[in-house]
Amino acid sequence: MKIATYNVNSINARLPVLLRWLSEAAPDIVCLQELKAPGEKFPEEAILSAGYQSIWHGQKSWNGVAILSRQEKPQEIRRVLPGDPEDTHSRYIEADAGSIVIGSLYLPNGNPAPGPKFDYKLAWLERFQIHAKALVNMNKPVVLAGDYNIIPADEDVYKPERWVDDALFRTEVKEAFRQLTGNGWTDALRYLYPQQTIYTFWDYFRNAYGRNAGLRIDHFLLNPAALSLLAAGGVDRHVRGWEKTSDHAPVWIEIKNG
DNA sequence: ATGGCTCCATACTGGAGA
Repeated sequence: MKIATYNVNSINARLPVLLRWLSEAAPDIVCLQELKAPGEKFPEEAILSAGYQSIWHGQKSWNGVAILSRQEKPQEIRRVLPGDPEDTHSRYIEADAGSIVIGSLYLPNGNPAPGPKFDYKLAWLERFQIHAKALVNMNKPVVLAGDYNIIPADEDVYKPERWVDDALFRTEVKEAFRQLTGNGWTDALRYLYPQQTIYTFWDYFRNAYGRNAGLRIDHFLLNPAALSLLAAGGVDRHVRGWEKTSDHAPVWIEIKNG
């Protein structure tokens, strides 16, 4: 079973690229982020015609997350991250998808830091850690996939010295990610490729993709049951080179049938 | 330090992204 995550940076602006990539990569389950569309503008029919049933949580202009499946329709478990009834951003959706539990997340960017946006990011991370703790020991494989807006380590950014004060690379944020991976979650791509340079995002500015000035910020966290089934993973980086593409590339893992 | 690019809103400009 192939599971992918892709920050599309607008589901409607990206629809041709998304459909092209779906037919090429043929993932079984897909987590999408940054739909940038209200619920009623989600292109459900076009995605159905491509063979995928979807659940989504949209929002006008910003954020928005979805889960697609080629098999049966994902069974929604929740569409908000627990812990703050005041939080209006659409940044989390979770479902039962066949044999696994899958969460699609879009963590706040947090810039500029320090400031209220960074405070919101840290608060969101704290809620996420609490929720992740509730999921980690399930007997079922659990996969938490998405745009974490966290650069976990120096090797995950082209010039770490330029990012030290950025909300994606601040100590508090790296520490939160380190705590997650110390509490039973595994960063699947880093686990598969301990030494390699892996990027999932390249800025639209300054020919960042051409210069390979990238970041690794889209991640798969696996609980022990999911890790025991992990077979492969990678980044479809060539998609970042297509016309009218997102600034993120799709990332995927392959899970054995457990 | 800035700006470079792309997206959205209801707009010919500004906010957000990372």
